[in-house]
Amino acid sequence: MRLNDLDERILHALAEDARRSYADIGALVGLSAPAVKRRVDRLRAEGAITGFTVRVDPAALGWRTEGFIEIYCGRNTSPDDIHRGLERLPEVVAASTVTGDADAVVQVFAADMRHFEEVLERIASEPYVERTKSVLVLSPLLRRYTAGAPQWPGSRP
Amino acid sequence: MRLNDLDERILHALAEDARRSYADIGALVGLSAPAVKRRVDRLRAEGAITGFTVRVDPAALGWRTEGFIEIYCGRNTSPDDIHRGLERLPEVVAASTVTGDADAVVQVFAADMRHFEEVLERIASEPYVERTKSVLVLSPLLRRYTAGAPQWPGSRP
DNA sequence: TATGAAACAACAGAGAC
DNA sequence: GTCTCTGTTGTTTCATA
Repeated sequence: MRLNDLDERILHALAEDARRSYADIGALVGLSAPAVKRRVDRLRAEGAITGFTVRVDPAALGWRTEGFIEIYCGRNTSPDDIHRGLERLPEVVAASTVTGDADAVVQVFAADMRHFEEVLERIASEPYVERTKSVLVLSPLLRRYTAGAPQWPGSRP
Repeated sequence: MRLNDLDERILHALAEDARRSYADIGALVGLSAPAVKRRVDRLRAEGAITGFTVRVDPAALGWRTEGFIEIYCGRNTSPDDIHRGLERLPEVVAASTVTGDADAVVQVFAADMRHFEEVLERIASEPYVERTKSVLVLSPLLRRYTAGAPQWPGSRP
């Protein structure tokens, strides 16, 4: 995939506000509306853009407790096992296998401490989980493109 | 803020695809298009919806290395100090102060290992940073609403 | 191959009910 | 909440460098 500066600027504009009209974006980057649309279509077809979504404030919706749970698994646990166990929990918003002591890191939102503990217990009770270690988020310092926005740095490497 | 089931279903529909028309969403949830629009407007006014954005595949854009960097700070380091230092780094997509041994956890995307190391060095050289500890993401298991999507569980607590 | 201009269809927005 | 109208926008077609 080769992106040029125009593609990058279009991505920036969409990241800030995906409801901008093609004409608006065109005015920003110096193209006509159809030209912008064609590039956006190409970015989607190539997989760079995977969709359009809404930015939500978790706190405003009642998710006031956030944390990361590291999970340590037994031998012969596959990433698929972990995935299957976690995808049933709606409070889990992200999970990755990682290097280091823990096998995976799980990002969790909960209504409050009591709820967080409940989620922690559900994760800990998964058969492949040997133990967990969790840290709570005190204050979210920075979320590129606001809370829960595209997890990408916004420019090309 | 009080959300009812209709609001929640509208949020779900928008999270999946923010470009759905109000009429489409209305057909999904059993409302007319203007009724959906009014609810979306209210959700924006109340702060539950903070905006609309594009979902991006970091790997497709060349960000193939992801990791978490825990930073340990000196005494009398304020969250603002950390924020100021990190916001200048485009590779940092999220950061939070946390409980536990580390003072903050930083999520970073980089082009490759070499680039990741560079970012790590830049963070480690901040005056308030005493030491860091980083883990690399092996495979992203789960991203609710795909990579880089809203970091919220998708239903109400 | 990428673009701009024009034409059409679909939609958002605002009002009355 | 719905229905209706109007201006705007998305989308396609076509011509062009």
